[in-house]
Amino acid sequence: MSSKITIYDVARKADVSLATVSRVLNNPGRVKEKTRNRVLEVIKELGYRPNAIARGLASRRSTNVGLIVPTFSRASISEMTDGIADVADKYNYSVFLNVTHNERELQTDSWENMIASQVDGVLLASDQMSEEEVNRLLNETIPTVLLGSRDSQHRVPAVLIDYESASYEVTRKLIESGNRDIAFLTVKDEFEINKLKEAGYLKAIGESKLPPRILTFDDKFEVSIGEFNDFFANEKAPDAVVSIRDSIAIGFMNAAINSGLKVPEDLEVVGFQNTQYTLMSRPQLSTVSVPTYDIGAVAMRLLTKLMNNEEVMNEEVILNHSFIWRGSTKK
Amino acid sequence: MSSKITIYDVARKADVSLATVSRVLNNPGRVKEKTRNRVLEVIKELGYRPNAIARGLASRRSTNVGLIVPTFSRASISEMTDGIADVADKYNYSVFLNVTHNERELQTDSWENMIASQVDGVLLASDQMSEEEVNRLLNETIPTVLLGSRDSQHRVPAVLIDYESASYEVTRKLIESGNRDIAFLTVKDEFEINKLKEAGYLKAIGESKLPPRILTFDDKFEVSIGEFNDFFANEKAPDAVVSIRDSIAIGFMNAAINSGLKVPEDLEVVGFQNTQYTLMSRPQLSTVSVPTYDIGAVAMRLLTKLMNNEEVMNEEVILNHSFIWRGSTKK
DNA sequence: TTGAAAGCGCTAACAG
DNA sequence: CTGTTAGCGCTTTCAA
Repeated sequence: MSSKITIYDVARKADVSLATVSRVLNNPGRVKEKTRNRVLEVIKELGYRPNAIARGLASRRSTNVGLIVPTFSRASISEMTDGIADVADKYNYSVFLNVTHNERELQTDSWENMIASQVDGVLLASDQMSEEEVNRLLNETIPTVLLGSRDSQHRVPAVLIDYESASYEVTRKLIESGNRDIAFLTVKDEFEINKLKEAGYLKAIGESKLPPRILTFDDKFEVSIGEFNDFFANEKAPDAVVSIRDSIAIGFMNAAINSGLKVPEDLEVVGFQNTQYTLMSRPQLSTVSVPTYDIGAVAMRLLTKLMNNEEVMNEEVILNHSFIWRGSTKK
Repeated sequence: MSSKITIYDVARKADVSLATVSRVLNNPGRVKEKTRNRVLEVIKELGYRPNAIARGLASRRSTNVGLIVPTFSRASISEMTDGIADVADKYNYSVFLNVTHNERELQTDSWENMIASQVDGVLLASDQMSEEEVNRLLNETIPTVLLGSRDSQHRVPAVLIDYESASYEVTRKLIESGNRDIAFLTVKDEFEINKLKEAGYLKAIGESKLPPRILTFDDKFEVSIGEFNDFFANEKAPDAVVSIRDSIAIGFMNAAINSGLKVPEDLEVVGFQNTQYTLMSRPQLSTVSVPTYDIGAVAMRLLTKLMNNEEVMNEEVILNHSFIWRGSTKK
């Protein structure tokens, strides 16, 4: 009911023009204090709330940003979203959601929808982007920041960690503690990020002249659990494993323990991301800690700068990762 | 660049009035096929995308809905969001995000922001709502649906499960399988939903004249883990436990096993929600399955009806729950 | 410091 | 079936 009040009502009651009301809202400094206070009072009295849509149309700025993600049912995406939402709030932006389920077509649709919604900027979390998509993105004038990934040419602003180094370093640590048969756990889908992690693993393994051992499982956790059991029933267990995801690491570890192995004595396990999952396994999971919340927060902050045409030092922000050692490794 | 094209450009090039273009977009049936096709072609040719903001202002419908949640770092909220996003997409609504961190003030702010954004409806996931907030909600003309909770008076449309019955039933099953010392695991925050679960537990326990045993832990999982260990160091373990959340169930179970108990032989454990966590514990967790995705999807669908003033049979939708028995119980 | 007036890009009567 | 004409509620020159 109360939302029928417009800027006209305020202007009339405060006995000023609507331009003045608009000014106290947007450029309070340009209005005499006395007038300003009177207007402010009327606004409060009437419970006036400026219509963001009308404002958007007139100013050609929606103060909305779009968030495109493959799904929310992934801990990393959710945590990012909290970071995004907090910073967006601070800078008075609203966030528009779009879930693509990793389908190309939907990702394109989402994009079109965002543009049509007149968002001022876009945050994009994509597991895989084609050249074509990157180009489309580059051709729009609307600023975009990639969350936790980047395009191969580094042409799109992005916030992420150095996955390759992280994977390299953690593999090296496992080598240094004496492991020789170190496996890398990954999934069928060839997402760029996972390829980077794999590259880091291979680099460390190669430098030490150890035999690489890449184990590929199904993307769907329920399915891969079965595969883990098969693995331990039929193959020789490695000394240690690095996994692209915490969940896979835990599933693998559980299968190992159920098959009679001891963790970390017989098998050391390291995950990636430091999700809540790591605290639920027994033993708790050692992992590469990715600052997920910060990725979202920093990306949103970067986007605000881009939207305001502020000078940006570096369009690709690499955040620090770290390692968390828990019960699944010896250390 | 391509977004500068307006409905005027299309009209001119297709040699029709802008009203006709608007019609092919909104009421294609009212335009002669030949004209329609010509317009459609021009639209495609020019890459015209209607400006959602202008449309919103003119039609007084934004086709946006607001989603207010305490946080995304909770598996249940995330899954709901996927359900919401999918249905919203199907009905051509966009979703606006707002994270409140369960702070009263922010919840109010969020609400104001949503109204100012001219959303056509709101989905609200709140762990706790005061009478005052419910009243404010009721006083706005904008339709609202509660996600997975309800107000005590049942005055606000809501989609949820019958938490009390679910808890009652699962407690009964534990009683029927011979357990006598059955504890209920909960947290300090007195959220309505948890109170309902507790009520169900107490009812079952009371009916069987068993002694109730309510164990309260810290809300923050990292903290409660320590408390679990203290518990098993100092107190007599129960025969079975029902937990308000999967995570707490798992933390408790891990502490029990680490203290030398066998699950499920010495201690049966049941969680609530059926999150991904349940598959990561060893043994896997038996739980009350809550159709989280569906709660989101159904709520969004209900909201579309409310926004269109369609007749709604029942404004409070109770979805079915079920029980999933895994390794943490005997069965 | 304030007001008048011209739109922003579109929808929705109302005519024709 | 199509065009004309008012706005939707606000921002933003331009004058005063």
